[in-house]
Amino acid sequence: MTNKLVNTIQQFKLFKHCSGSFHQSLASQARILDLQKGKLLFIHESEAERFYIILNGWVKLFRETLDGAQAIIDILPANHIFGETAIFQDNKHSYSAEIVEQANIISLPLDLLKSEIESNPKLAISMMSSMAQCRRHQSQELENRTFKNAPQRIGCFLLRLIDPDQSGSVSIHLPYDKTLVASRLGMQPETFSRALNQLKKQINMNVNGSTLKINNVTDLINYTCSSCSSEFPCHELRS
Amino acid sequence: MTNKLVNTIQQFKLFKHCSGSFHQSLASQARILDLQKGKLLFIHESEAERFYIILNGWVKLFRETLDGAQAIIDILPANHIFGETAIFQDNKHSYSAEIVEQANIISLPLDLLKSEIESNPKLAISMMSSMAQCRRHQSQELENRTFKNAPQRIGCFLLRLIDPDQSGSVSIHLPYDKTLVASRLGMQPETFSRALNQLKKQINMNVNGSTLKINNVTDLINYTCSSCSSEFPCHELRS
DNA sequence: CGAGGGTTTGAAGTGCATCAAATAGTGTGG
DNA sequence: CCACACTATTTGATGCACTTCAAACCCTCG
Repeated sequence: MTNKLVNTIQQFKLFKHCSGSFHQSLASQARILDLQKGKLLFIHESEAERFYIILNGWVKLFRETLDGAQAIIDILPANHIFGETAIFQDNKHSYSAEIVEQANIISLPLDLLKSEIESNPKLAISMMSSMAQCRRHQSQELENRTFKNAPQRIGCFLLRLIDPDQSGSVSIHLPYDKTLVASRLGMQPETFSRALNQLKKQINMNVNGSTLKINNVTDLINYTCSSCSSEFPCHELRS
Repeated sequence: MTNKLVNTIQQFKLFKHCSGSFHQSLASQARILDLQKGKLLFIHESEAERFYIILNGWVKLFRETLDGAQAIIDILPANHIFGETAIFQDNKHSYSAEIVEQANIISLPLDLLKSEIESNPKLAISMMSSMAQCRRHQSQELENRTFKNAPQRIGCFLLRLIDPDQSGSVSIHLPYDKTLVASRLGMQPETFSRALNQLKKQINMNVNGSTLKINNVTDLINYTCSSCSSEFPCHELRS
């Protein structure tokens, strides 16, 4: 049991350069969580004691504005780590986290991570690389918001769900509610619905509920990525 | 001369926990640049050998999209550091940098910073804190784009130019061209002009060219920050 | 079957972009 | 110091993308 966990933990790029003993002490203090849709993991500004690794499922990170709207920071899939940045923010979470699709999550103590970062430069470097990547991702997101219209943003979202070296015809299943995809992309559900229809017409795509079939990925790329500052596969897999 | 430089360098929060000898070797390899508006410091994807500290003036960080538009990452004032993240991106710059207002800039070798980060955990931690702060800043920027209209985004921009504990009546001079402010805020120059007029009517403000006089900062805060996820002074000073 | 969420569709409104043109402001050479 | 050229900014008119509100539809699940 714990062995399997150590194994899982050491596979993460972030922990690649850490000692076995660190992996073990992480594992020994790990909790495995099985969480249902809707579960709030922690809230913005709360005291942070643990960070999390997603084994599967989807987790929404968000904040709430004074007038009640939700600002979605990101919606993370398996193999992503979150909550760890509280280390640099006074041990306060800078967002809330909610399960949006049933998830298995490992929770680990922050203090262990913190002390290791302070003593292991290689881990520190890994950590910085992952933060740098996150930053690039964020600035791309802002760029998308500035230059892409609704159908293109949806296209970009879909491309991220596709294995980058896939080509030709692909079938995609939306990983969570359309309403949520919409707000992740900064648009209204109605707009999402209409924009998806436009996209369907622009490129050759079939829509069946949450299942989309794209007959030619290249068409999607051409349609979507023309207003980007980087060429297609512009997204890297974090982990 | 070099002493003064060492002094300047050691005052940066980022280098606070570094040894005097590190400050000195930085200073010994420093170049002081006096750059005019329009000067391109480096371009996206180019090989990165140095990073930069702004002593005064303004620097625009941006990328260009395939169809020629500029995506502005940020426009930085004095005391900001940039170009340093290339360390984590294969020594390639992930944006271009251009002077937008006459600037004095210190250029420093990246390899020195890199090796120090690898051997000095305290510097690593400072670096991560600054990256974390940048991330928060970016996600706030995205939030602004999502929830605020044009006049509110201008308001938010203005508030960042004001000393946080100032209240009552304040006079502001726009630090660079209105056209540039507009694209920094993700809007057209025409929209900026009209939105500034709206803002002028909403709160009590006088506009005279690039000089604005806000008669009551509280009014501006109320108008601007109602759709934010954090209370007013939401911006921290980096350095 | 009926309740309730998620999703789609329609109609109308709004904010911003775009295009075109006027105006203000700045720096230049005479 | 003025006239000119050039850029930055403003203003007006129009169009489009997205939002909003309302209602229908669809699907799932008790």
